[in-house]
Amino acid sequence: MPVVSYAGPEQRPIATVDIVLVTLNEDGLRLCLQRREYDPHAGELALIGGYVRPEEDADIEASARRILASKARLDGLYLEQVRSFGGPDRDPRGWSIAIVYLALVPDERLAAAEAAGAPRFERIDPDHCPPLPFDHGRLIAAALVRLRSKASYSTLPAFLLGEQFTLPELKAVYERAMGTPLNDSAFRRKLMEMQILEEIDAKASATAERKRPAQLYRLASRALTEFDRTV
Amino acid sequence: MPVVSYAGPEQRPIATVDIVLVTLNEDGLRLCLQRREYDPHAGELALIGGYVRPEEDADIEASARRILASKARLDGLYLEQVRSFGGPDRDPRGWSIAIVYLALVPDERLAAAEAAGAPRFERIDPDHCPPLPFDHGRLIAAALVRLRSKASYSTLPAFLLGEQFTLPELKAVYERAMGTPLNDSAFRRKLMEMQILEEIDAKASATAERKRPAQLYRLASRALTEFDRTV
DNA sequence: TTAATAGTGTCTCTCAGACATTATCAC
DNA sequence: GTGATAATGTCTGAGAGACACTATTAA
Repeated sequence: MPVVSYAGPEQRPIATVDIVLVTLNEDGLRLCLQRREYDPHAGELALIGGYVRPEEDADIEASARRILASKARLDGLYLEQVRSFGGPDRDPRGWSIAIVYLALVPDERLAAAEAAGAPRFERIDPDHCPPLPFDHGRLIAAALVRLRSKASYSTLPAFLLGEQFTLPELKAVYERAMGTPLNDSAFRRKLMEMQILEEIDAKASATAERKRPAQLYRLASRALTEFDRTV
Repeated sequence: MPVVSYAGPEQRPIATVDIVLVTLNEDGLRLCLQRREYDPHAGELALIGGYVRPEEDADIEASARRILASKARLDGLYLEQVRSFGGPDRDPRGWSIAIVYLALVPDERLAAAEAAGAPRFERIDPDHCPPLPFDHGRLIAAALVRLRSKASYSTLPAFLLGEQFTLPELKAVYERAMGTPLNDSAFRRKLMEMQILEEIDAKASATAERKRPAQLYRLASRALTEFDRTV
């Protein structure tokens, strides 16, 4: 059998990974955007991203983790591939493919990375995001659709919190991620029945804002868990 | 601002689109695989696929539709991107990215294309699929997970049928796609309440097998519709 | 004790599954 | 009519939402 001539290197599209990094602060969900260091669009606010590097990346997720490490000094985050976009006009450098990842980072971890010298991010309200370079707007839209829908049937929102959290905190994150209020007793009932949480032998401290201290929990599994029903 | 040196063409990964083409015949869901014409793995059964061609494709879905047209003489199918896989070892030609698409084709359309001279497909039971070249096994697994889960909350299974179908036929497709039996009256109730179907002024003909003829329906929208609940 | 949040118990209403019943065809 | 499939009607049980009620802390 003949080996057919195939697309040589000069005919290959550019391949990049772009990361929709999301955090949660007291105001709600926030996109983490950086000003671009280099052209095209140097100085403009955009997603962090970079080239897939065949010489060093073991797979696409490795590219994403390398980019998170180099541009945000973050590792071990929740990370999920969303989808890929391609076309001749989305990048002035030529026909390109962007593989989009959704990454979730607890507020404190992001602040700690910045305090330790990582490049700074601007936290942008996804509902009031200015126009972005390239087609980053639609990349973000795709990632947020994934976030919102998967929030309702998985432990995904918990990855916006630190390792320990209270039930009222967890409920608030679910509401923020899903964009809809939840019933309190039903939320407790379902999470307890699903045995997703482990009780920690400690309670959150009471403050002026927090009267009765709440029980602390952690995820029973450190990996994402999907439910057969909705929270 | 400087333009940073970027990954030149010689450092770009290979980019291909691979299509998990699924049909439904009297035996159930079937993968449509072809024997490869060229090396690597010439003569072996595999997914249809091809290179992303920057010089002619407007986006990645266009690559997928071009491949479906050229390798199966099929157009207008239900087509959905699943995800992308990448790595140094999945293709002997080098570090490559495969963008996986799920495509659904009604049995009669596929048979008609083959009768009209299109390359022939083998229909493979996904539950008894032999080992495949490259990493096509995991590409198929990812596509089938998508098919099975999306079946329960969308009109996706209907794209395995022709334009007109009866409710018992539709229920059977949902059961095949989801892999679980459904309650008959609940299925009718929900589909009717969701107003997804349009009644056609005709009934299926009765046969030795089909006693009372069933009402014919078509999808109210030719596009995929997602539900807020499960069928 | 009061105020504020955390957590529990219970009622009701909705909806899905089960299944009996009716309808419509070929023979 | 008989037999088979199509379609409808009704009962029941599980679970979600609503909300009243109890618990625990700071001040």
